[in-house]
Amino acid sequence: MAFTYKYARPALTVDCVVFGLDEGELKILLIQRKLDPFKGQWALPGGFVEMDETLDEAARRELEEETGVKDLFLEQLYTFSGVDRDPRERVVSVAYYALVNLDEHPTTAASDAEQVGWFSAFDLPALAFDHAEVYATALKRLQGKLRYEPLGFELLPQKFTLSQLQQLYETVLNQALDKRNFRKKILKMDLLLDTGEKQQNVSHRAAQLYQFDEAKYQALKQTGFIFEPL
Amino acid sequence: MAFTYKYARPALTVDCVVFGLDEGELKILLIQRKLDPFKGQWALPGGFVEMDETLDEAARRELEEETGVKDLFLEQLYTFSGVDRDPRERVVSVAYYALVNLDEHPTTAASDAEQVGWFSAFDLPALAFDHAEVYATALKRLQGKLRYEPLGFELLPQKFTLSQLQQLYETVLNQALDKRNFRKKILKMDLLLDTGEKQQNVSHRAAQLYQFDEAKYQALKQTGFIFEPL
DNA sequence: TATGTTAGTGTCAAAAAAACACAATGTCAA
DNA sequence: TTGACATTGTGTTTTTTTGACACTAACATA
Repeated sequence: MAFTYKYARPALTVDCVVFGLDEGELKILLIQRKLDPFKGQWALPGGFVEMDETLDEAARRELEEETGVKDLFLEQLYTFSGVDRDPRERVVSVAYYALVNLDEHPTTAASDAEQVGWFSAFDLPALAFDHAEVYATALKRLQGKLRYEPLGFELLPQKFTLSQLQQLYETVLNQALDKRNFRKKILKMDLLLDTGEKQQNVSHRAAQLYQFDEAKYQALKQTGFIFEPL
Repeated sequence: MAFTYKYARPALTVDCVVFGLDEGELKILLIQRKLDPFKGQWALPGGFVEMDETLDEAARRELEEETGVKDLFLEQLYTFSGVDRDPRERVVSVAYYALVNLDEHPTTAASDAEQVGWFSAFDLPALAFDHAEVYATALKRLQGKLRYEPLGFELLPQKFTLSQLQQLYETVLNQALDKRNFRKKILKMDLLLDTGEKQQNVSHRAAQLYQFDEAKYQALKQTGFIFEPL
């Protein structure tokens, strides 16, 4: 079976830049290609868009198929269309970026046995296709949005300490922040719920655990509120 | 001649939301469809992507073909992929938004004689396809970006008065601004060149004309400077 | 019980934002 | 020519926000 069209069409794919936080280090998820072109090289997970699914759906499907990761924050990033970005034929790719809490989203060996791995976001191997450019765009977007949208919580476990949150901002934005000022600003927004619980099994004073108050944020957002922790 | 592929492919199009400013009023450029579906209805200019052009190139080409407008500020907006957004077949559309100075970018009757018209951005006719959604996304993006990127100048003539600039911000953001504070902040950034010229043919005190110092802005931007007039 | 490690807290100075009103300039018409 | 009209252009004060800065509290462990 084949499909015939009057005019030529580019192939359409999705690619995903999946960010995770591991012991305070920013990582991204890559798969090792087992087919040419770029066989053996690391690449962003992704694949072809089916006729009966939206791009969002395609991105989620491919991500689960190739890496086992699901139920994550996912947002469209940009559509890449360089005419030679794929050596085989014209392929236009819609890139997504995703944020996951690494502990709660285990990667599984992909169905078709490609290798999957987390790599330090600031020390990546050479990537296939134009994926280095896609990744650079995603990192800039993440850094930009972190400043005025509460994206950071997607990378943390549901309950987290203020130090973890601060370290996340410091890592992603690559700049040191003053502890007292950071806590003051974050708490003043009144969007963190004190769970009453404390860290367990740490060999020092245990910190208070907080949760992000998503419902309250959504309500405030309607009124024009902007989340700006820095 | 026809093109055959092993797997089905969506058609790929670009659509453009072109903003212009006319006597202080925000307008957008629409074309009247002369073919089904949605024959006779107003729609965003756009069309199919060719195999040898990037999406940016396709957007510029379609825009010039359909409306005669060229040499404008153009940026990718979002890719729309609802499975039923086109009643004929599966079409994925990459939307762009553009900003033009209305005086310096005349629209011409399109090559294939569709009607072209400027419509008040806050009072549009019913649009074909999912173009109302595309437009809403573009407007939100414009309002967002206006706050931290010097987009406004793309809508004004090269030489403009501070009042025109302020009115532009007020119109697009739909909020009143204090004249003294606005001028203070804008001028403090030191990115406007005083041309030494004044308005002509106005029946009241003539205002000073300024130009945006693009080169200086680009230089500052490298150093992390952010243009934030409000 | 002493040591190590991280949590948690307040003040002051500087900078930025917001509120606010009137004189200066030029056109036009009586 | 002068008065009315329309719009430009300008400073000060108050409030809010930001940024700099250092020590004690709590808990685990040896």
